[in-house]
Amino acid sequence: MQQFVKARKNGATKADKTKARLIEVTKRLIQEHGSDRITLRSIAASARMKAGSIYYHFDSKDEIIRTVLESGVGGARKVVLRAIDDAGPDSPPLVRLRAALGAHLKYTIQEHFSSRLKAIRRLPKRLRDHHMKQEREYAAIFADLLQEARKKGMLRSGFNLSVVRMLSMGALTWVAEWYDPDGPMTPDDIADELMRLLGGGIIKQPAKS
Amino acid sequence: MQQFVKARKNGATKADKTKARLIEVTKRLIQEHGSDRITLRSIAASARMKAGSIYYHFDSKDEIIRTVLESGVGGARKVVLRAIDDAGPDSPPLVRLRAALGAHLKYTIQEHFSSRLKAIRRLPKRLRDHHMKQEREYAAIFADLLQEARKKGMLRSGFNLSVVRMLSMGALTWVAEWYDPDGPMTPDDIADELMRLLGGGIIKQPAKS
DNA sequence: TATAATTTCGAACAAGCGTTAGATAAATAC
DNA sequence: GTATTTATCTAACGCTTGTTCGAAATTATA
Repeated sequence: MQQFVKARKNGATKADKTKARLIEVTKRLIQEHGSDRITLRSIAASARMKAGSIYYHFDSKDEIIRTVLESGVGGARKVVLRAIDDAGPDSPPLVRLRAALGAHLKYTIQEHFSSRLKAIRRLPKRLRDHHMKQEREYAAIFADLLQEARKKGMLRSGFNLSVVRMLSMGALTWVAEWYDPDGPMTPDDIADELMRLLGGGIIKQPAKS
Repeated sequence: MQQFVKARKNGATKADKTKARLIEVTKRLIQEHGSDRITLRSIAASARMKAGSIYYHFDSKDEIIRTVLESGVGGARKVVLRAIDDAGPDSPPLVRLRAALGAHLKYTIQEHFSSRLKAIRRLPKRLRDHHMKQEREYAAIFADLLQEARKKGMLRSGFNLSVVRMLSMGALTWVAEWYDPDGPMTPDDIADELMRLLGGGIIKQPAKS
């Protein structure tokens, strides 16, 4: 019988699946133990293979790590952009900012992403540059929302917005490091609290209320 | 000729000096490369000795790392407490809080202390517990100032102070990670910006102004 | 089925790690 | 000056790391 659908050209199906599995277990291991401390042998064991076999799918350990970290920043970007979109592109910028910060915090917590973010800064130079560019682009999402808010006259004057952005994102990223999922606060509670801080601080209050 | 002053009892002067030098270079290496990635041989090289000689002064690599991290949290605590004291123990709690946050940020930046703080969380369990206790005690300094401010009626109601504390310290700690000493902002500028955020947010505004 | 391509294994490698121990060197004591 | 304590060096150990490579096993092609 001639054929059902199957990977034709060069993309061998089996290899793709194994590669994806390797990326997944590596991501998990980085979350659990940090990007140092994980070894090719531990990755291989988690993926039920032997260390040498990894080299059929990746050229080096660096390449795996790089791939995983990339998908990390990419994933954060994706959920944040979607949250902004869900809030409605025409909604007030501060509503979108709240959505973005909430998504950022939730992703940061769920994916233990801060560990990976920080791992980046300790990376050997050969791996670092591209990721710092990615991070700057990510930060720009939030910077743009703040600037839009300012342009629309919704912010008190006199604040350095790039400092405000750093403080805000830093606050959330750091919180994620300490977050206790069994505690009383949800990620949304915390994001709300931050927005109330910002709200009382940099956001110009409407005349009444 | 009988003698000038000299270390008498057991504290051999030479060893003390070498030990101090080892701690210093290790601290510098952790700042530059993170607490993983440094080796006994690199410590020894920076201290102009050979790796084996280190064992005359320390029982293990772990003991050096532990000593260095301890002096890190201890140092932060010291400068923060001094800043609070300089502000005057009878000054308003928010003035003392500002002093504490500024000192925290300055120390965090100058000592690349955030790297070390974060390093703690990745430490093997055998080293971690004591340091997390130290960190909690450190955080209590700020928590106490906030609670004192609330008790004196200087805060708007409805905020979860422990979340506020985490957000504030996290903001500063994270900023330190990105801080560019050649940029236009000084640590005090940033601390001021944070206090203005807090000021507009959780701090009850006096009736007029 | 036989043949070819794809994927994994097994075993080894060179290098680097923390650590140890005995031989030196340097500083102090008598 | 000699003896003793203090401090460092040298050289090796056992182990783990990333990586390589040819041989096996698996899967696809015909």
